[in-house]
Amino acid sequence: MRIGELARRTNVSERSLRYYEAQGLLAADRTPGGHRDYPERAVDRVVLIQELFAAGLHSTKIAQLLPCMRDSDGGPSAVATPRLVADLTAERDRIDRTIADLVRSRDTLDEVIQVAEGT
Amino acid sequence: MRIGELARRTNVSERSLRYYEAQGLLAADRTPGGHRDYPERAVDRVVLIQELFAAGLHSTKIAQLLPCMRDSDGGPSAVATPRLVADLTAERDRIDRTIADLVRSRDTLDEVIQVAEGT
DNA sequence: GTAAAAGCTGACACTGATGTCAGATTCAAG
DNA sequence: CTTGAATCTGACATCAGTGTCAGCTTTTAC
Repeated sequence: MRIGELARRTNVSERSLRYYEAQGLLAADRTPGGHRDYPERAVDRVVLIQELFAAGLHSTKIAQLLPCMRDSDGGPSAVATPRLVADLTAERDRIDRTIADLVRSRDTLDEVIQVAEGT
Repeated sequence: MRIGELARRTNVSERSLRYYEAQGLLAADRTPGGHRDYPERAVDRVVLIQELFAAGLHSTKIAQLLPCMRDSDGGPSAVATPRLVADLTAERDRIDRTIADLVRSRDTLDEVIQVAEGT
């Protein structure tokens, strides 16, 4: 599929999709004229990339991570190095802390909201 | 207390503390010479500000929110407007979604880590 | 064959909290 | 008084993903 359709289906801008390619996160075939041609799997991949971005991972880390994932059409094409595993574990722990922080913040907000509503 | 001590105690840079003041998040008395002089309460306030920043709130929203909070030394000095309550509710819901996203991301990472460790 | 729609590359702007540096002033202690 | 540490203001830089625009080329539909 073309970049426009992929953008529509994933709700991600064409700009971002090209950026993902530049960062090595998303590969695409090319038509003879040079237009990007994405496989169906690209949809899931873009969603996954967005998810990891939302989790605070940087593109470099995602680029290392993606080849180690079970892909929708087969096993991982690379094995995570111990170094990468350590990095990912650190990220996982960071995410855990972030979640805990967010829960507290949400409770703080709830308190303010309840006080205001009780007025 | 002076800005240096506040920075040390909150683990927030002096730069950021001055920024908070410029954004109307953190007030400080001044010595005759112009140096900032913070009350003890400032410590808690800075921690709270950091927490709200971590939750993704922007300084403008925090500036609106803070006066409506039960302060350590008394009741709120302002009442949340319906508009603000709506905003905060939206933020709270956004945080909820963020938490859900993070949980999924963490699980994704865990999966990769486990696959790698099982090698 | 032609025109409109879609895609391409490359460059620059933006956000928003924070880092950093320079030069001047104030504070605290001897 | 003097000196060194702390603080002041103001300006510019950074990050990293994304927005946006220009100018050109390809694709698609008629």
